[in-house]
Amino acid sequence: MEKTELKLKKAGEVRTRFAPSPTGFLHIGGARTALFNYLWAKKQKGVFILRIENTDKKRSKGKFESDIKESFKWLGIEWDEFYKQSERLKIYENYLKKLLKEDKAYFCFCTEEELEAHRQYQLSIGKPPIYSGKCATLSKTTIKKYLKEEKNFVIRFRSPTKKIVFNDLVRGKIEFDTSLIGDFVIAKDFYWPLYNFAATIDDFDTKISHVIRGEEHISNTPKQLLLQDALGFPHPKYAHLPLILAPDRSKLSKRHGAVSVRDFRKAGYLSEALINYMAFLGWNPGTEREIYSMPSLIKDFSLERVQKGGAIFSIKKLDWINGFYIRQKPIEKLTELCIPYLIKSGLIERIKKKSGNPSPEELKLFEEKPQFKIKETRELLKMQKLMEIIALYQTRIKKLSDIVKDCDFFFKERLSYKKGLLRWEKMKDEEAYDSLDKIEKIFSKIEIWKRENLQENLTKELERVGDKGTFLWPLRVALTGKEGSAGPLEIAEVLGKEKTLKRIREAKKLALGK
RNA sequence: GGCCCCAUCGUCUAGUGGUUAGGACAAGUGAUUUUCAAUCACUAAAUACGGGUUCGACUCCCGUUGGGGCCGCCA
Repeated sequence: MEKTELKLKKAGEVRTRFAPSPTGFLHIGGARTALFNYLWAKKQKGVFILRIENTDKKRSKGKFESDIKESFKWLGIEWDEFYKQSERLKIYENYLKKLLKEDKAYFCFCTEEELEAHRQYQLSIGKPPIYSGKCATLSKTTIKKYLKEEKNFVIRFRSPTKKIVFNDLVRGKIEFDTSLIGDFVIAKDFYWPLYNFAATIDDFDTKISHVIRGEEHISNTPKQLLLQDALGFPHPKYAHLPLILAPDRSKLSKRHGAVSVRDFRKAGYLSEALINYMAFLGWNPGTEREIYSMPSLIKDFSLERVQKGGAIFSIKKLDWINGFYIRQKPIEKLTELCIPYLIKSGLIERIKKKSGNPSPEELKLFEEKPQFKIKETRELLKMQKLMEIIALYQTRIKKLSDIVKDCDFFFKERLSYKKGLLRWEKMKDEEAYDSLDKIEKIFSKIEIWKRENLQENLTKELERVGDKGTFLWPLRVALTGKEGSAGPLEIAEVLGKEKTLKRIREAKKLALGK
């Protein structure tokens, strides 16, 4: 322990990086990789770097870079330093020239067709497709000639043949034979470096101490190790994370539905829940504790406890964790989080503050900001009322978006449901009508519209009948139009006397109708 | 096909030679309840297979099988 600390101090701080290429929205797998990098760095008071790998100009898009940044901000993963490969082209060029000069890299003028044919041939005879080395021994004059003719070229790394062994922090010893790698391409041009090359240089240049990345990069590691040796760079430590798998055990991808952070955000998952869940895909603290906030993750995270095998992404468990965090939220906060969903679904709208000089009444109205309007009925809706509604469903929703389908009846003028729904168990329509009629009579007389009061007044009837469902079920359906909901008296209280009675009357009509 | 990696309940996992193989999600049952949730209690559910090593293997070794990743002038 002491020894490790000493070493770290001597070698400088822990510096990790997440290096996505902006060719798509931030994937949940990428987010988890970033999270592990972040946790590992922060645990040791180190530095976490975000590096945008956009050397592929065709596939890289600005909107994806924005998405990556936005997603991180939402998740609470903050980067300390930021780099963009497109802004570092000069650096790569210098190293490229250095390798060329030292004959550790060479120009290759083979055409893609040529290469493809060779690849196919090798595959057909069951050999790994590696470069033939055709241009490895081109004479200087030939190269000069080709260059002058402006022949298309790429730059290949002269890959030495040797056994490579590295110690993976998650998997232990991993061995490779570089004769199976061949002379790989490191740049398409002086100002167009390719992944392995650019990444190696950036990792060195930004003093990355730990490369923590997905398992799919294991086979890139020997190439980067070779490059580091050729350039005289020290080797960073490596940790390859297990992949996140779809239920069919294949790599999780777009065809499996929601996979990007923004998808989950839109669906109403809380960032705390997503962080907590992602951390536990391939890692655990070794205790039975499962609820972890970002600070506690930073405290307890360790690479040694990272799993080796891939983990299937289970939406059910995410839902559970999300529900848990929703239940923990203060109601004001939860309401604020739900509001965008209610607005987007068209149930409510925000009242725009009038520009110019608002009248004193208008100002007063806005004292309790934010204010809303129910779209269908044009009624004003105060934040307080909205909170009362959301509170009834806090234990019932798994994701924020659920609030819409569960609470829509609060914001509707008329409900639409089947008459049969009003009947409790073996009840007949007439009996449902009678129950509703009785409730209407009782409720009409009630002055103080509080749930305790409603309860008290209804209790006598309930006791008389014995089976509470006789009254409560039809009432609940009359108010909500749904098979499942919060309790009818709580709903009635929030709905208000007028609306409650109106809905009971409508239900009565329906019960009588054919 | 070649190379590399992996393997405990359906899922996420604990376990580091001797455990009634533990927890969580999901499932089921019950309690509560008008309903749906929430909550509580309980139940069912796993060491892929075959060889070693050992007094003793889930644990160590080898093989088999299965799964995955990579084999780009993408990252």
